[in-house]
Parts: sequence; structure tokens; C-alpha cells
Amino acid sequence: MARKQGSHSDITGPRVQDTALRLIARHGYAAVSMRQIAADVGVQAGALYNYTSDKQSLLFDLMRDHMADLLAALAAEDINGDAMTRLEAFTRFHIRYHLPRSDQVFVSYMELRNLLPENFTTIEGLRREYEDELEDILCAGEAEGLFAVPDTRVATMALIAMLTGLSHWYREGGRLDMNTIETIYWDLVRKSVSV
Amino acid sequence: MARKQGSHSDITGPRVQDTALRLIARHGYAAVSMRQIAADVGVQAGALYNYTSDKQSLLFDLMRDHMADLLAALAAEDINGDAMTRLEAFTRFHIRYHLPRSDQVFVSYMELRNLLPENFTTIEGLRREYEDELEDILCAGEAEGLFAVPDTRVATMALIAMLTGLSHWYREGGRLDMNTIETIYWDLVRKSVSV
DNA sequence: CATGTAACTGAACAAGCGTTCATTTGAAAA
DNA sequence: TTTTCAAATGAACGCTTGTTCAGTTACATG
Repeated sequence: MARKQGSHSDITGPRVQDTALRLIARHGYAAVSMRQIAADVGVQAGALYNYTSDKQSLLFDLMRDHMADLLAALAAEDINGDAMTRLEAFTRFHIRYHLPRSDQVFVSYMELRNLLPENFTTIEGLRREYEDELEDILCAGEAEGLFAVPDTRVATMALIAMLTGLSHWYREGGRLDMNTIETIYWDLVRKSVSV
Repeated sequence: MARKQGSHSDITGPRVQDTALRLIARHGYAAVSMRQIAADVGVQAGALYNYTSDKQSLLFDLMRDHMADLLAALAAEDINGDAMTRLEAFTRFHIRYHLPRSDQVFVSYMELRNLLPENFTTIEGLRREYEDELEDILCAGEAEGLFAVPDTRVATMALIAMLTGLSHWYREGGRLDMNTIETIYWDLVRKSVSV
């Protein structure tokens, strides 16, 4: 037997991506084999190579897609107003976007060291773009006299780490819902940078 | 040839731990082979089994030792006073302890999913102990009327993530020295929880 | 100097790795 | 109904994996 009933490129392709994302998030890139991914999709290992050139590309594509989607979603928010308004919008956007995508967040933070150097550079650049959006807001707030941050770069990294760390422990259906979490975090963020 | 000149258990043992820590921090547990560790130490792979029962124990011992040392160092600080004083002491201790130990921090955060279930439970318990020290301080500050945190547990996780995230990007010899960093972070932490 | 043994070698084991490719299949197009 | 070809199979490639162990070596002890 070769071709399965009802199997199509349109179906198997996304399933490969989804499965790879889930398994890599759970076990790590190096610990997941192409045969494991294939078995979960329901094909033989060789069939994966109809959808990816190699294992490295599978990882890189996941990370690049995540970062590209994130930046596109941020741009679509069209954040403006004074720095305080913009910071609140950014904070709430970050949480709302990341919380339902814990697998993507996990992979994008944990698997950087498994990227080939050129791929790493690409992803690092996309991350930097996102960080710079936040730093812009902090700089603006400083200029407007709304914020008092001794070093905008350090504050940016500190806030990103705080916000992204949320994805590592938050579980849906837990003690607190997303709206409550969002407000608690906004409170912490706002106070930490305010004059 | 078998036994090397001047070779001793007292020398090779620590070298195995040090090498494993460094390589795992750089490439990840699953991506590092026993043969790579052995080659870096300067022995054959089989010799490693004089110092560890298996690869999993090597990882677990690294993580348990790090957490145990961290808790011992925190206890030795003998932090007391009002909540604001205690929070400053905790913050500065955390940064001073973690910054020179970036490999340990990396491994302890990235390799949790590669622990066998029982080992994971042990490490998770040690982490929880450390987190609880911070939450105690936040609760005390709330009671003393010094702090205003809507949820001490969430604030604890947020602050730990912010502080630990520092280890992921800080590099010695960079733009800012440790003392400056320490003060910037203490400023962010203090304001974020203050009334 | 002789002896015991801790420390290490080097080969071996079965299993799994990423990847390639000739072959087979089944559904859509003619 | 026949033809076509995308989408699979399954075997094979050479290599690496964690781990074991009989044998070898160099040092400490008597």
C-alpha cells in the first residue's frame, strides 16, 4: 500500500507542522525524531520530505512563522496615543497573543540554540524588531515625562521576560482567567516604569 | 593504554560535572552525547560510568546541586527587617547569585522536560521552595501596608521571570556592570509592588 | 621490588538516527 | 474506462546513540 485514502498535500502538510510544533514543544527539537513526527501524523518518515527539505527547516519554519505572525498581529493593532496608552495596549496585546500559543512561545525561546547560525541570525533579528517596539514606547514615555526608567534597553528586556514568563506557567482553566491575569500584569508593568 | 598519567577520581569526577554542565548549557541535554562529554574531559565514553550511573543522573545531579546550593546560599543571607528591606535583599541576592552562574541557570530552566517524572518532581519542589521565599516577602509587605499586589502568587512568578530572564541576555564585559544592573532591576521591582 | 587495585581503554551491543529513492497506490482528469 | 501523477510506502544507507565489560595500565601500598 502507498497512498492512503483521502490523503492530500493540503491535509498532510499542515498536520506535519502542527505535530512537529507540539512534539518539539513537549520534548525538545533534539529529542524528537522524524520517525516520531511521522508516526504521529500517520505516515512513514520518508513522506515528511514531501513537506520539508530537512529537520532543521522544519524547526526554522516554525519559529520564523511564529515571529512573522506576531509582528503582523502587532502591526495590525495600530497602537497610538500617549506612551501610557501605548504601553497598556502593548502589554495587553502581548498577553492575549501569547497565552493561547504556548507551544510556539516554548519552541521560539527554547530552541534558539538548535538553529544553524544563519537561521539564528534571522530569528534574532525578528525578535529584536519586536523588542524595539516596546523600547520605542518606553523612550516616548520618558520624553513625555510619564515614565522614569534608568535604562530603556534593560527595562525592555526585563518587561519582555516578565510578560513572556507568563506563558511558562499559565494553564487555561486554572485559578485565574486571562482577563484577570492581563489586568494584574498591566498593573505591575505600569507601576514599574511610572515616575 | 588504560590508566592515564596522574589521573585520579578526585580530578576526573569534577571535570565530568563541569564539562557536562558547559556542554549541556550550550547545546542542550538531548543534543550532547556521552562521547562528546568524554572527549572534552579527555577519556573514553566508558570511563564516565565511574562517575555517574547514567546520562539522566548526570543531568539530575547538576540541577539538584544547583537548586540545593541556591537555597543554602539564600538561607545563609539571613534576610530580615521590614518587607521593603527584605525584598531589596532578595532581589540583589538573586542577581548576584545567578549572574555568574549562567550555565546552571540555563540548564535548570531549559532541561526540566528532559527529567524523568520523579526527578522533575524533586526539582520542581526545590524551585517552589525558592519561589515561596519571595512570596512570603510579598505577603508580609502587603500586611505591613508597604506593598500593593493584587495577587501575590502571580506577582511572585512575574518577578522571578523578570529577574531570571536577566541571565539569558546579560554578558560580562558588556555595556553595564553588575552593580548598575542590580540597581536598575531593584528600581523596577520596588516600584512594581509598591503602593 | 612486588603486589593490589583504582582508573581507564577499546571493542562490542542492539537500537535508533536523518535522509534517499525505486516502487506502489488511488483518486482525479481525459 | 483509461491515463496520469501526486502522495505515499518500505527498504536501505552509513552513522551515532547509551551502556556494558573483559582486559590493560599506572600508581599507592606493603
